[in-house]
Amino acid sequence: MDTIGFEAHDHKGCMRAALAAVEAHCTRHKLQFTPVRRRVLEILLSEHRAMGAYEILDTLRDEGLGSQPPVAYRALDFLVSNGFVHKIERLNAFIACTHPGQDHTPAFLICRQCDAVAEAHAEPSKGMLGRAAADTGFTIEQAVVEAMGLCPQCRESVHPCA
Amino acid sequence: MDTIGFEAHDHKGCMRAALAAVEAHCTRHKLQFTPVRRRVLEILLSEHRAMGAYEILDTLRDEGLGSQPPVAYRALDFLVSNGFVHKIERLNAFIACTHPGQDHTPAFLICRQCDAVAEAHAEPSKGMLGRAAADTGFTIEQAVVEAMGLCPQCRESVHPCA
DNA sequence: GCGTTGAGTGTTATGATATTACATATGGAG
DNA sequence: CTCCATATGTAATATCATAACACTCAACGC
Repeated sequence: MDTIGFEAHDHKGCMRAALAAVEAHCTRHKLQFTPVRRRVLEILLSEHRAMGAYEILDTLRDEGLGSQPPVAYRALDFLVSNGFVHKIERLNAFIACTHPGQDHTPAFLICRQCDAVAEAHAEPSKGMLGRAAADTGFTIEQAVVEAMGLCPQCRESVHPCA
Repeated sequence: MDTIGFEAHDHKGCMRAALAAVEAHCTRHKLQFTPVRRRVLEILLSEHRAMGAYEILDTLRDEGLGSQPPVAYRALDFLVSNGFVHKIERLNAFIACTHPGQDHTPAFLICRQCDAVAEAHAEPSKGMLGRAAADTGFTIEQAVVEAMGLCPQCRESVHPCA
C-alpha cells in the first residue's frame, strides 16, 4: 500500500526524493523549475499537509519571493498541471504529490477533525463510475476523488475508550 | 443505468417527482420546507444544471425572496445536508439531486466544454479507495467523486467527422 | 551585435465565492 | 403568555482566484 499521510515516515528523505524526481522530470521535459516554483514545492513538501494559496504566499512574502496572489497561483498552476502538486477541491488547498513524475489519478482521504490528508490511488475508468461513463458515451479525462472522514488518530480521541 | 443528464427526458415530470419526494421526506422527518428553500430547489430543478450560489441569489432577488448571500447559502446548506441538492466542488456550484430522499453517494460526470453534469452512483467503500482507507484505519464518512471530460454531444462537435 | 520573441515575474486592481455577527420574525411547548 | 428554537433579513467582511499590463531576461535568427 502506498498510501502516505497517517503514519510516521522519513520526512527529509521523502522531501529530497520528491525534489530530485521533479528536477529530473523538468530537465527531461524542458520545463523551467524556477526559484519561485521550487520554493513553493519545498514549502508544500516540508509542511506535508494541505495548504491554502494565501498561506503559501505568506511564506513567500517573508522570504522576498513575491507578495501578490498571482505569484503563488502561477507557481501552483505549474506544479499542479505537471502533477507535482494536487489541489484538494474540498479544502481549496494544495498538497505536494507523494510520488511525482508518475502518471496517476490521486484519491485523497481527508480527516475532518485535523485536516490531515493521505494520498492513495484511484482508478476512475474502473468501477461504477467508469461503467456509467461508458454507458452514456462520456469520456473521462481526469477525476477528483476525495473522501472525508476520520483518520486513525482522531478516531481514537473521539472514542477514548480505545 | 440511472445516470441522468446527457439524454433528453421528461423534464416537467422529473421536476414534479423530485419536489413530491422532497416534500414527503420533509414531512416524514419534520423538516421545514420553507418558501425560500422550496424556491431554491425549484430553480435548480428547472434549470437542471449546476448553478453558482450567486446566480441562484439573482433569481431570488428578482422575486423578492431575499437579496443577501446568506439567504441563498442557508437554503443551499439545508438542501445539501438533506441530500436534495449536491455541491459540485470542482465548479463551486450546486445541482439538484436526481433521486432525492434516497441515501446515496453521488458521482458526477462533468463536461469541460458545456458544463453539463450527469449524476451517477459511487460506492466509495468499495474499490481501491475503500481498501486504502481500511488499510490505514481511516473511516470514510462521505465522498466526493467528480470526473471531468467530454459529454457525448461535445465529443461529436470536437470530432466533426462522426 | 541587435532586434525579436516567448516565458516568467512583479504589481494593481478586481472578481467570485463564502461566512460572521447581530437584529428581527414566527410558531410551538410549557 | 412567555420562553425557546428555528428561520430569515441585513451589513460587513473574509477567503479564494484571475485579468490586465509592464518589465526582465534568455534563446534565437540574422
